[in-house]
Amino acid sequence: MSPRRSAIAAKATRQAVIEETVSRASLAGLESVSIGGLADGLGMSKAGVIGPFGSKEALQLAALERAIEIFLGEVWEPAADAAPGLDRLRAVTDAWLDYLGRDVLPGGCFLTQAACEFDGRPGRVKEAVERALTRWQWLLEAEAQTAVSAGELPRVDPGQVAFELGAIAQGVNQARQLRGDELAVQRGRRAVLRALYLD
Amino acid sequence: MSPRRSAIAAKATRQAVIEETVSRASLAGLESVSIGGLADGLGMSKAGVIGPFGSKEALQLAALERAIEIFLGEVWEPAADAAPGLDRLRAVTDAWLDYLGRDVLPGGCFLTQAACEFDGRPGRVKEAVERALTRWQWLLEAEAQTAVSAGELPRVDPGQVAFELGAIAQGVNQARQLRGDELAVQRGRRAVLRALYLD
DNA sequence: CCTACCGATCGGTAGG
DNA sequence: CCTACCGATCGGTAGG
Repeated sequence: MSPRRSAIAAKATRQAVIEETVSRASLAGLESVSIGGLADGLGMSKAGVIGPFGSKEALQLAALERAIEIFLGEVWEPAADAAPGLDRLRAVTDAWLDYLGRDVLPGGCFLTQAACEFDGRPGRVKEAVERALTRWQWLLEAEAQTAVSAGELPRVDPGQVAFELGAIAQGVNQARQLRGDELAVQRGRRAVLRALYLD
Repeated sequence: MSPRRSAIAAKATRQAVIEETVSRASLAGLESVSIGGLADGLGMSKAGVIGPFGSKEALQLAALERAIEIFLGEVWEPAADAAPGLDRLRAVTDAWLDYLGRDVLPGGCFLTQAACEFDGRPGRVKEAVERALTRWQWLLEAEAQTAVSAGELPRVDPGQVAFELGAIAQGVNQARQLRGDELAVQRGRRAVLRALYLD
């Protein structure tokens, strides 16, 4: 008589599987997260883990969606209220470097990891990663365009600014994750100042 | 009575396995290259593939070593004869961006791929990747230091210059491999000019 | 460098 | 969401 409770429980289970997948994937990559490993870690059966998704690819897509949500929550939302243009670009890059420095996920930025892992594999996951990073690039580009139009940046190609900011984030992530480089965020901040013509 | 011929043949086999591994790993990652897959691709048995190495980890280390050799041959050697300092830094970055634009390996830069893949996994492969990239960073840093001392660069932190150049290379590699962005090398060249204070 | 084989694990499903 | 199971593939080895 109460389908509610089980529907809520099912949703909570699904969410727990997704969170565990996102966390593990940031360390070892989405492809290396096995259904059996998740089942062990969550104290569930393999069927219980994969059932709500139907296939590993569907779970990967759900995990990617969640990772994008986390990224936007950490990097975009704190900056969304700033004035469009250079102010917001500074707010976004501040939040971005904070995010990279805090190790929100144990293995660093999920999206960078996923981009690396899937760039050479065809399929729906690769397409979804590509879409997410392309949209993020567009967002940065639009912000840079606004800044140029307002005279807050020199008359540069906004795509160039967006490219440089993305590159800096990758550089920071690699230096931190691979070498445990504690200076990386600091160097990232300096590089951002140059990319935004603020030094 | 002729151990030579078989020793030479054994070496050639070993080399063929390594080349195939490097090529496949640039696309899908070192961990995803399976011994069975290599055996199929090379028309050999699994035992024939893994025998010369003893373990998958040993094969991965050999492939990494070969990838470093390729990278240095493509990026450092063409620049090695330039005058130390800014000239050589320009020669290196020119060769580096050429290398990224030519898709020397089918999946782009092996070292960037390996750094991403292993940064969250402990072990000898991770340590070897870390060592290789740290040494490369040192080399760039030393070159930048020479340029600063010669007054060819402003009095900046040479480590900052090396960081920015590495970040640019990662940005170019991701844009090309994930999005097939044909503008990436061009944007990389512009970013290098800024990183070297040449614009 | 081959055939033949090992135990472990993979993603996924049937049936409850 | 569980148990019990499927065929395929994993890294690796014995023996030649």
